Amino acid sequence: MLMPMDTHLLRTFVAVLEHRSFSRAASALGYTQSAVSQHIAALEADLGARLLERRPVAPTPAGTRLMEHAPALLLRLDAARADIARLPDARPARLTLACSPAALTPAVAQALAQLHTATRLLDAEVRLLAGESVLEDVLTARADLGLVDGVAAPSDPLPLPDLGPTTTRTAAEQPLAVLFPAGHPLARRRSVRLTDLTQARWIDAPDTAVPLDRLRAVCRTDGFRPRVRHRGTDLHGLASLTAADLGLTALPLPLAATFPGITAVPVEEPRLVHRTELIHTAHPTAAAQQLADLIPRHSEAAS
Amino acid sequence: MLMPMDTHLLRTFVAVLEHRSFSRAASALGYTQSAVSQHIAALEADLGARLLERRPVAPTPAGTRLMEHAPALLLRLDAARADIARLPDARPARLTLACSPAALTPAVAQALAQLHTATRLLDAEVRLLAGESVLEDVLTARADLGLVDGVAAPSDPLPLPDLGPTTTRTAAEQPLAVLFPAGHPLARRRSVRLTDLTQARWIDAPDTAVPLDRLRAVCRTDGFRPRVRHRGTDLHGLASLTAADLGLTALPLPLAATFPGITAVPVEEPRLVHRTELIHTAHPTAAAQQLADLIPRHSEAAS
DNA sequence: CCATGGGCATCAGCATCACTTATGCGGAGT
DNA sequence: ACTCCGCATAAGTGATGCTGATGCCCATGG
Repeated sequence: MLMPMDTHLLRTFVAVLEHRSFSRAASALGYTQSAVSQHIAALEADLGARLLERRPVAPTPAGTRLMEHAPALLLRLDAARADIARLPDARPARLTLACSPAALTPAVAQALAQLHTATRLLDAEVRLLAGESVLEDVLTARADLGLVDGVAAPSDPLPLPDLGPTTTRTAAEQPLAVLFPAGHPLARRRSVRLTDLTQARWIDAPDTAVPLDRLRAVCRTDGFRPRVRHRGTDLHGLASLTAADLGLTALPLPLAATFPGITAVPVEEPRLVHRTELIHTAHPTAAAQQLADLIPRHSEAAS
Repeated sequence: MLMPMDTHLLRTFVAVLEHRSFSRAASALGYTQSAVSQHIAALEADLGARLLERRPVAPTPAGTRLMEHAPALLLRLDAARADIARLPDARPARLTLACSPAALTPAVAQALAQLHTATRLLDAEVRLLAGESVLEDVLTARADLGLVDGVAAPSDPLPLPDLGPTTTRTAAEQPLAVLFPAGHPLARRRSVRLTDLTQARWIDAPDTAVPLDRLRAVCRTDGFRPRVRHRGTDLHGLASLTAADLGLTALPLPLAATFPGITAVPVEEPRLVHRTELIHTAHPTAAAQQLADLIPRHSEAAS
């Protein structure tokens, strides 16, 4: 059986690694275990390299390489299909907005309200997701518009993978702040250096704008070793962990200042900003374009 | 016949649009015309939309959308295959460097010479290609290392599509200059504004760093209408066209100054630089890494 | 040490499907 | 109106991707 590197094969390859099992992947995909085994064998024959170790199932180096491509390929396939499916733009006024947690600012909410009154928008939905899922939703048309936030140097863009024809635009830029529990010794300072806090106790919140590995990347350090992990998009919960002295967190300043039991101190060094970017596909729906136009543009002058 | 959106179908779809003909695409792919017709029919059935107008063959809106994804998908598939194929890194010391025209600076040549003497490199090859082809060669392992050049704002990266796990790094940043024929009235000026030249006669050289649509993009104008088109990577030829007063060209200043019959005048406004970026995959060959290390890093301080 | 069981590989059989060849059909040019 | 060119369609066939059954390997437990 010799088939070329095909979509199905990649899909089962990814599924096998997700489930760490041929048989579980098979039932998840609606195949028999035999079929999955043959898929992997075909891929390995085609690429001329062993991709998986079995028992236990784990990627070989070649398999690891393939995993750097396969999910992106499958996502882009879905994006292509979605791009075409949403072409007949005659759908009723319906709008889905995907947001990462700290991206849903008052300005965005106001824009949505304006649009709602202005166009009698039938049905609007806001989905709060982790950052990568936002891009995924926009690409696959599960959302018409996306807002992702993250930290970056003042003039750098957010590091978003480019998996299709999308347009991004900065929607907001805010100072980054470290959250301290109210009585913390550093909480009285006017500003802090992140690099002074690499050895402190931090909370890793990989579904928010500031996962610790991002901080490590922008600070070029190995520090910020996590003590607690927070999953999900609930920032109030995250702040309450910090208030309980479980570890530090970083969030945009205006937002950070709203949490009870928290003192937010701006980050002075390195020069970082919390940036929110608006994402839509190259061909947004009419409603998406309207909402995008209502969301205020970040003014360069204010930076 | 109902098959999902598969690699083959996308490949023939792209081929049909390239050849603007079902039958020519068929023979190019080694299929019969009938097979191609069935492929397109299957794709259209799967996506639920007509993709091509026939007689003459042209993309529908949906087909245009698909063309925004399909070539990138196919390239990334090849990139994945290449990434795995080059894993057994025990290949002999052999190095292929893909360069866009103005990226092959003296510093690069020197680095290559150093590597050659230092490691008795058996076989080195330098390929001069248009910018997009460089990325393509690096992704598909036709080249171990790539150098692309282009114009951008001083702190912006070059707009390279991200089609796989690659690493880029700025290798050089040079002022941008406009080339005038020796006796040209503006040739005596110390600097020029690009925006004053939108109505001038230009040469469009889409295979070099400064295609006119890029200039239009960075200047946010509709000007720079081409009078002559230059294809290929031969910059001396391009400069000679300008020397013959066929139209203006923009190139990095140090390079531009070397052409006979040409006066190069730096661009003052908008603030632009000619930047050269070094590209390799996330897992470069040993030789590629060595050469990359030998190519001087652009010093931020000098900007 | 052997017995047991879970899990991937392999084999044979079969229904499906993607190709080819041959023919149909519609529009543009003479 | 005839003809040619080029895409669509039909029928047939060899290839192939699936299933179910079985084999084999390794880990675990007695």
